[in-house]
Amino acid sequence: MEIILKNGDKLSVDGGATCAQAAAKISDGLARNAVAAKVNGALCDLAHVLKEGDELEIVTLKDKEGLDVYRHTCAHVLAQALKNIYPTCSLAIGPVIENGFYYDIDFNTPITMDDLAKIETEMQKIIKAKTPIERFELPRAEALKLMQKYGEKYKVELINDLPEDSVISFYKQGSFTDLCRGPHLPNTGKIKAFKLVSIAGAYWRGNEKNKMLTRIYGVAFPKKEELEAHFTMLEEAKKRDHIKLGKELKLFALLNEGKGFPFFLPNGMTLKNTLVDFWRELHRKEGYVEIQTPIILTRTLWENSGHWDHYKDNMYTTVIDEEDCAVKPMNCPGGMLVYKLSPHSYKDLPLRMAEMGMVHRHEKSGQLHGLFRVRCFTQDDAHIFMLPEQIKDEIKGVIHLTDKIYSQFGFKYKIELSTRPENSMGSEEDWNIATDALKAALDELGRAYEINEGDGAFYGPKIDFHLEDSIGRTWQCGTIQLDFQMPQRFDLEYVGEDGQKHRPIMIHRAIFGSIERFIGILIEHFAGKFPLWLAPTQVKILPITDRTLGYANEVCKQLADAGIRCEVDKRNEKIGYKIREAKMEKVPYVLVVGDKEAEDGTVNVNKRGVEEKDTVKLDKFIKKVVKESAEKVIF
RNA sequence: GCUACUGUGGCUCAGCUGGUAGAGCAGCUGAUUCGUAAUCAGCAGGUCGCCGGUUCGAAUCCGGCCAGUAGCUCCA
Repeated sequence: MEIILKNGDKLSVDGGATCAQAAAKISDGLARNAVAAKVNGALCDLAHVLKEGDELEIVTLKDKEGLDVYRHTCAHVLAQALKNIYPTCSLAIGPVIENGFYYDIDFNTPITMDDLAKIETEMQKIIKAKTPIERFELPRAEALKLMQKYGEKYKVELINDLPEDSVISFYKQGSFTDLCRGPHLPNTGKIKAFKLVSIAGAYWRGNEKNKMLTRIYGVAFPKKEELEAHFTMLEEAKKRDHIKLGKELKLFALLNEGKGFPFFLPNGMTLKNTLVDFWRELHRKEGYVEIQTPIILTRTLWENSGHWDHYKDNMYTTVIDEEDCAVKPMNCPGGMLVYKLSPHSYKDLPLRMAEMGMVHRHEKSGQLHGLFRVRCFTQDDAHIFMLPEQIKDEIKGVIHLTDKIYSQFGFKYKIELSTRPENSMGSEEDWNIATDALKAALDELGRAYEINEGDGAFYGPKIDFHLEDSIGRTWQCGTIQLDFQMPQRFDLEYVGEDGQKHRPIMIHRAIFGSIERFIGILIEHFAGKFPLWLAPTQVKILPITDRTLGYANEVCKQLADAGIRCEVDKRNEKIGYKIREAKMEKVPYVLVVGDKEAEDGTVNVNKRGVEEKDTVKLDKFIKKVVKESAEKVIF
């Protein structure tokens, strides 16, 4: 019989041939590297029997799907090993995740990190045995019986959730059988490089009301070298950890006295202020006005905005002169009040109103993490009030501004568009106009974006920006959200050309998202080596002996007068020692000044990351560093 | 919040199976005035996260609390 290959070629194979046999006919190499197959577009095992006219594509470890199959088999090997060691444990689910896999298990005895080595050894045994993995199918009723017989209560629950008439597939390797959709590797011997990395608690089906199971995480790669590279990357990420660097570089502090409320130290404050200055300058140029609304506002306002009913658990409340008040968790209600302060004409729109607003939210204690998740943070918020026909251009404007800001740090980013969810407010027509405007803005700018169907906020569609940092991790930062709710709740209006009152369209938008979080991301992105314009100390001056301290102070004064953040290391220490410290502080420019420099009016320039040293005239250096700082050079 | 782990001077860490704290760095003092990643010496600094229990005796064992870290979305 004949089958069709991916490239359109026809291949003749024996009747009843499997995908593996077909692969062998194509080439020995392909047969060796095959892990699964795609028949008529559907992923299946290599043992799958082909039919006349089937379209066949062999999947290898180079394919994302192939890698998933590989990792999924790892999860099964883990499960088998666990069953061998702990016969009474119950298996829940064991899916593939980025870089690896996990399995959720209900143990009768607690297990610890120390047990992982033992489990790995057992897994190695299973892999060495090259046990064939076989698929079989059962009708639902029999599948239930089988799992009940094995005492797998979670599997039973999973099968019960499947439709009555479904045929359930299982995979069997040696004495171990697991409920699974598949596909899997043909045998366990194909696994080459894996490691169990951690243990964590995880709720059955992700619901905190359910029992907490033990989750064992593993990573797996086709080659040992890739596994090692993965751990090298983790090491690198660990070195960049913003909590560690934040302490070393004296940027911020997290104290018991303020759980989730970061303290900004002088260096971190310089960083924060520099970011805010940069932000403010760009926003002014883009036609934004800036406001500041109070931190504490009355209960009536929060009732009006809906937060008192829907967000109260996350709000800090207080009583002032016997009146209930709340600390703002969001800036919008304050912004609405400002809009309402005076009547607006259609001629005033769009009105772009920005606010660097500090908000407080009571995040659950376990959610807190360094600057990434705090209970008090500054949003670079802005509310834009506009006419319906202005939506598209305003969105384009925000994206344009976002580009300017992100590119300053060398970030690439991805865009996601989220559309109307099920329980949402606003008319079908409003949603369509808004969603279409968002799409049109992205399309006109030629931006690629992913659509998250039904993932918008209940009050409007949104665009999210996901940054990619220097070691490939992504972070959600910026967001543009249309809001049909706030203008209605606050009864916002403007007078149109027709003399009638109309409701403006409003968007919330943020680019940094949270300044605190963004700073955390920047620390890790740059590994603490901030570009010149951001560096808390831009230039450090090191006199070789006390004789040149006077000259060092003069150099510092001139740089400071030129607007450069600089300092002199006045201590009576050897130059090598001072150099070492300045380098550890990751200062972009270190100037060494001794008798020679003092006499010639020069400085010896040591640039961060550059081996060669350069002696130049002081005025020349000042000009250069001022220019470079103003250019906000990336990296 | 839940599960696991962690919590010793400003920082990094040692302290084995309970006998009542130790180092390096930083700091201070003195000497040294030195040319590109740690000069030498001395001094000072901790009721071992907090509270309670067991014990003749607890940093060490037990319980509670507080704080930190990892994970808790990815459906067989």
